[in-house]
Amino acid sequence: MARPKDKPKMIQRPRGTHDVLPPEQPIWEAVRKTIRELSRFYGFERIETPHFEMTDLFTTGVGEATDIVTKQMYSFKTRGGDQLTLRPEGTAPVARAFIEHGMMNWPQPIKVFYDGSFFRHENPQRGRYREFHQWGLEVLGDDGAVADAEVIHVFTLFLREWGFKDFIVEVNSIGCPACRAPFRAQLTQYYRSKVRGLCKDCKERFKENPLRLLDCTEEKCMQVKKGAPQLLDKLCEACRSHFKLLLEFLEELQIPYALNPHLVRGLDYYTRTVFEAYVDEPIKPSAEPISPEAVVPEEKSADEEAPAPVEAPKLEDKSPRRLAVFGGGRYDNLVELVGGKSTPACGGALGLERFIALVREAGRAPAEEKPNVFLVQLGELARKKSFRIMEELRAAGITMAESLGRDSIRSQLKVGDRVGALYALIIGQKEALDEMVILREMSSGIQETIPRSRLVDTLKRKLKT
RNA sequence: GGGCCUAUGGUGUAACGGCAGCACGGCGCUCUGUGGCAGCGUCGGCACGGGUUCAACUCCCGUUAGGCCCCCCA
Repeated sequence: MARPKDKPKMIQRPRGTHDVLPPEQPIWEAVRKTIRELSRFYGFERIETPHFEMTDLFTTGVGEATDIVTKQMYSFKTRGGDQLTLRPEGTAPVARAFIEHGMMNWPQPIKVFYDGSFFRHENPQRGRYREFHQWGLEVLGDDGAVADAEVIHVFTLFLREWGFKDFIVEVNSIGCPACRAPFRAQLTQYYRSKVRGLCKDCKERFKENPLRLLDCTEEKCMQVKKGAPQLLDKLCEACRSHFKLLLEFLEELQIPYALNPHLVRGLDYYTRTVFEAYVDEPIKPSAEPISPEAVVPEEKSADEEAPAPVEAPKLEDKSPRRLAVFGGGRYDNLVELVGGKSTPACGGALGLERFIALVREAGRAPAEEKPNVFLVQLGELARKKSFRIMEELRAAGITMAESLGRDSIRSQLKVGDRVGALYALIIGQKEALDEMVILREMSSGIQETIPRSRLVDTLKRKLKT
């Protein structure tokens, strides 16, 4: 990049990453607090795994042919020759930890949550980053549908906790290997004669991963898809009853869900249950949630808005903006796949950037916290006494701010006003000598001089009201 | 990987083929014992390269960066 010789080149953050600046911290902290409390209440304990793993974990765990593995991983070779990868998702690492630490011998099931960074080399866009954060829940060692239901339940509780009512959880069952093999054959058979009419990606899918054919949204592929056999109809008895039970749980929990027989998801390790949830955004576009029946998009009659030639997208575009806010499923084969004893498991993850964007759009971001007190000091003696007073306030749980570096009372009060302090605590030379302090209510300007010994009590009383 | 859009002080913006102005912000002063208001001063900018032109921040091309969309997903 060419730059004037005299200016050093500006170094920007890498594409697809973002800084969380101080003003944004309150919402992140509040969200993480909910995550922690909700997870723990429902019996999920925190687990932390490394930000990078052996590359093989993901290629065999997530799947050789998946988008994540084929084009989105940050992989590198270390000086020692290890092939490592920045974790693109959290489930395989958890499975690895489960095996490595013999957690199959702990009381089952193992319920863990995590909350951290993940990395995928994609083209960034709204709600999509190369380094992003997820809150994940995993249940290992439980094959019951109730586990699937609980995971979904906790995520939806989280949405509700933050005031979101209009969301929909799309669910599907993609069966187990036992019922999938025959289905795959049927599907391949059905598609064999129609491959030529499919989109480029689907031609690839036909060879690599036929199930994903059902995922395509290309117009021409949708047409072909209409007549395709449905896995849902071909499930084995065990898978069928598992799915039925899950739906019953969802009903019971009053979770708004929709059966989406085309939901497949891009990761190989899923078995049986898969789900993805969407939140309706405040500015509601014309997008409709996919219902079980709606396979073909309605054609708009041409005369409806014919004239105006391409009015160009408006500021607030009308694009569907369908971004999953959380998703997941059951992965009964993953643990075995990455070298452990066969262990049924399920889990999911919620995208924090996406969620926080929703919170912001809905205007529910918590405000920055205002300090109770702003300490103003005049003169060296008062300045020296300030630290001790600050400690007294801290011990009493009274929040405060200061600007010790400033000298004039007016500039300090100005800052105090700026940060929104309720009270100013003023200590000048005179007060410092007399062991007194001035307490000034910022909103009214009313102030009183009180003995320093009574400061904390007085403040406590005032702050209560 | 493909497509569309954008680029002016730290932030948000304005204008014009010839002077880059405003608001917020930072610092200071008016005012070394009283904030919110005000006034003054000060800091600070046309992303980069090339072309057209007497003259380019402005028009054109390219580069770079960013945003958005498709794909896919959190």
